[in-house]
Amino acid sequence: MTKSKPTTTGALSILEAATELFARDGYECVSVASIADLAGVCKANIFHHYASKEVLYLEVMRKASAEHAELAEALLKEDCSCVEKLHRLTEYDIKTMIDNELRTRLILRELGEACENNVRRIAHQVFRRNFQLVIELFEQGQRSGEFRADFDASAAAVAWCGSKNAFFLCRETMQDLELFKGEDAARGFAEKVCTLLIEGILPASNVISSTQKKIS
Amino acid sequence: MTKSKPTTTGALSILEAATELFARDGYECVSVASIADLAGVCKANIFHHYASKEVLYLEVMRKASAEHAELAEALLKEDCSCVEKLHRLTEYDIKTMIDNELRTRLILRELGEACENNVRRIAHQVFRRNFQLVIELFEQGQRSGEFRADFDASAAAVAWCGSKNAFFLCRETMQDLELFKGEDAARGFAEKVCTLLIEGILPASNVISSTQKKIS
DNA sequence: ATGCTAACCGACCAATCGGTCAGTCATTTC
DNA sequence: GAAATGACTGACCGATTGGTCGGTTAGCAT
Repeated sequence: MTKSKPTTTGALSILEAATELFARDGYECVSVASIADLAGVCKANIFHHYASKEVLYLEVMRKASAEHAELAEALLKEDCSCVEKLHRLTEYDIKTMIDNELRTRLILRELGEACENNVRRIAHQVFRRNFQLVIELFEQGQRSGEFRADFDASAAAVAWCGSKNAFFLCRETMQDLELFKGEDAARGFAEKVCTLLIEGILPASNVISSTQKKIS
Repeated sequence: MTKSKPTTTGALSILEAATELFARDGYECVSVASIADLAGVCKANIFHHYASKEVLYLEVMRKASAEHAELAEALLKEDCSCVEKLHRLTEYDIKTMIDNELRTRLILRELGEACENNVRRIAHQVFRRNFQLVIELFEQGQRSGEFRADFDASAAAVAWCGSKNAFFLCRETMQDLELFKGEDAARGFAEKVCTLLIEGILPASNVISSTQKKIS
């Protein structure tokens, strides 16, 4: 029973096939037989490498999670303005999500699951990691005075993550609506949503006082 | 074979049971037998009322979609500022999502599905309806001069929808992080994310010119 | 009260599910 | 060259799946 590192070509092809199918159809819709077919091996061989279907799925998720957001953390430590960091992080993140559609889809699907299980927990950990990263970025900007101090960094982080996810999930629908089309769709959206957030969090001088706005 | 309107108490209890189970576990994880158990009827009776499991699921989705965002459209026509409309729409929407957790979960799950099918299409229609509604709100504000004219209404709409969805899906995780806790969590988030967006889209006087910001 | 229809049920079906098992084959170790 | 090990397979298992079938019951119109 191999664990965590596929050695033979067979074991690797199983993992790849499983990743593709799980990402596309979800855990329940994928049969072990179909994974075996796609991987070009016998079904029993899958149980030779992985104790059960669930173990295989966990392995797929573990790998997907490990790959996610590795480079992003480095960005935070760089020596540039928070505005630029936010721009770069957003563009990088959306690009990465789309380039790695399979694992993104795996994580987002599991994020929406209602009942608690190990896999959902992994997905939420990934979200949390990303989430706290961007909270930190906002707070960093607030401390340095680059951002206004009176907005909620957590809410901003939720909005930021949510915007990314929504764009990822609804790219096609968006194209139907003639929005964000073509090759630069991702970059275009990243820039626009950033601008939107930033112009809301720059130190205020126009601010009609954030307590009056609700009456108008 | 009943269609679209359950008449007997049995048919209704089937629909309710199916809604609950589908929302919690997803289509594939739910067996017709378990629906029958929960509804307190015989399995065969389900096939008497609904031609197949898929038809039943479609019916569940159709009903969920019809209920969604009925009242929201009226809000747009009201006679108040766009800022207030946005505030009220956001609070109302998030509250509705949480109050109707089952159907929200149904739609969000299907939104993430990769392969095209009728149900996914319904979910995307719901998203689109909500999406275009809020685009319209932003554009309305831009036309009237209440909002700045140089931001992208579509991007703002994606950010708005995405923020809502992210909050819904990650409420629990958020509570673990000591964020947005307690009864007013939803209202608190709605207000904060609105403020965030609004202060980014108010007519600018502080604006360092939206072309310079990226250098800083 | 008779006839018709829809609601409802128990028993059953073929297909598929995840998983097991006995055994083959190739490679390595001594 | 014998023994051992891990990769791999085909045949098979019990359980469960969505769905069917023949038949019973209840309500309503005539």
